[in-house]
Amino acid sequence: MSDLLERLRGRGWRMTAQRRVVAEVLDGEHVHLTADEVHARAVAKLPEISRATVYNTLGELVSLGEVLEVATDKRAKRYDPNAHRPHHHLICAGCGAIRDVHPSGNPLADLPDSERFGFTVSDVEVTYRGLCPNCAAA
Amino acid sequence: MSDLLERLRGRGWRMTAQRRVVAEVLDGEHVHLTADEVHARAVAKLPEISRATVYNTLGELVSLGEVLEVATDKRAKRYDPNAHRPHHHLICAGCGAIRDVHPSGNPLADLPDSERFGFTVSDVEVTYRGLCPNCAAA
DNA sequence: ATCCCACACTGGACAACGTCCAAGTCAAGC
DNA sequence: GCTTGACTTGGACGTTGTCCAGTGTGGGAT
Repeated sequence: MSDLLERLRGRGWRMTAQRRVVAEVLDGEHVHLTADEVHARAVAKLPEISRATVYNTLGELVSLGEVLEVATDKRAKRYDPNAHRPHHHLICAGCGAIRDVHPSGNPLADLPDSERFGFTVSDVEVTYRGLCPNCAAA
Repeated sequence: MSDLLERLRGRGWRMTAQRRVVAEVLDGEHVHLTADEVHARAVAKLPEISRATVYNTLGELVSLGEVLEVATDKRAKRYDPNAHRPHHHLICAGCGAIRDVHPSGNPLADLPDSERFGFTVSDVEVTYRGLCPNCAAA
C-alpha cells in the first residue's frame, strides 16, 4: 500500500498535507481504526487537521475502493486499508479485536437462485464472532 | 412468535403495557425495523410510551435471544424478530430493502483452524449485497 | 516564478442515534 | 389492598457523523 499516494495522484487527486497524513495513518500497521482513531493519529502528525476533513477523506477513499468500511456491531464504522485482497473478519465478542480471515469456499455460490428474489447479488460480507484466546481464558 | 409473551412471562418478565406493545409491534409482518420505527409504531398503540423504554425493551429482547440485531451499513441498528430460525440477509444497495435468505452450506465449516487464530468461533453472520429488481431496473 | 481559481480545509453548528439517571408508577406476590 | 422492587418517564447528555460559509492552497497556465 506504499504506492497508495501514487495511485491517488494518478486518479486526479489533489495532494494535500491532510490527505497525505490520512493515507499515512492507514498505511501503518494493519489495524481496523474508527474514524475518530484515524483523526487522533492524524492530529499527532498534523495538529490542525479537522474532523470534517478526516471524514471527507475516508469517504473518498472508500468510494475510490482503496479502503473498506467494516460494519461491526460496534457503534462506529471502522476502516480497513486492506481493500485489494478480498477477506472477511473475525471479531472477538469480549474485547472487540478484529482479525482478517480467508475462508475456503465462496459464500456467493452458496446462495441459490431461489433465494435471490430477483436481486443482482454483487457482494458478500462474512463476519465470524467468537472469543479470542485472552478473553476465552478470562 | 405469537407465544412470545408466554415465553417472556415464563422467564420471569414483569408484564407491562409497554412491553406488550413492543412485542406486538415486532410480532407484526416480518420486517426489519429500526428502534425509532418500533417506537413510532408503539406510540400509535400506546401514546405515552417513551423512547428509553423502547430501547430498554429491545435490548432485553436481544439479550434474551428473542430478537436479533442486524448491523447493516445504515446508521441505525435494525431488529429482526425472526431469531429462532437461523438465516442471513440480502440487502439492496439502492433502497435498503432487507430480505431474509437461507444459503446452502455452512460458512462456519469454511473457516479452517489455521484461520481461527485460537479464537473460539461461535457464530457467523453473512450479508449479501446487491440490487433489488426495482433498483436494478432504474 | 507568479497568478489564479477550482478544489480542499476549517471550525462550529446541527442531526441522528443511543444511553443514563432521578423521580414517579405499577405488576404481582403476600 | 399493601408493599416492594422492578419498570417507566422525560430530559439531559454522549457519541458519531454531516453540512456549510468562509478561508486557504495545489498545481496548471502564463
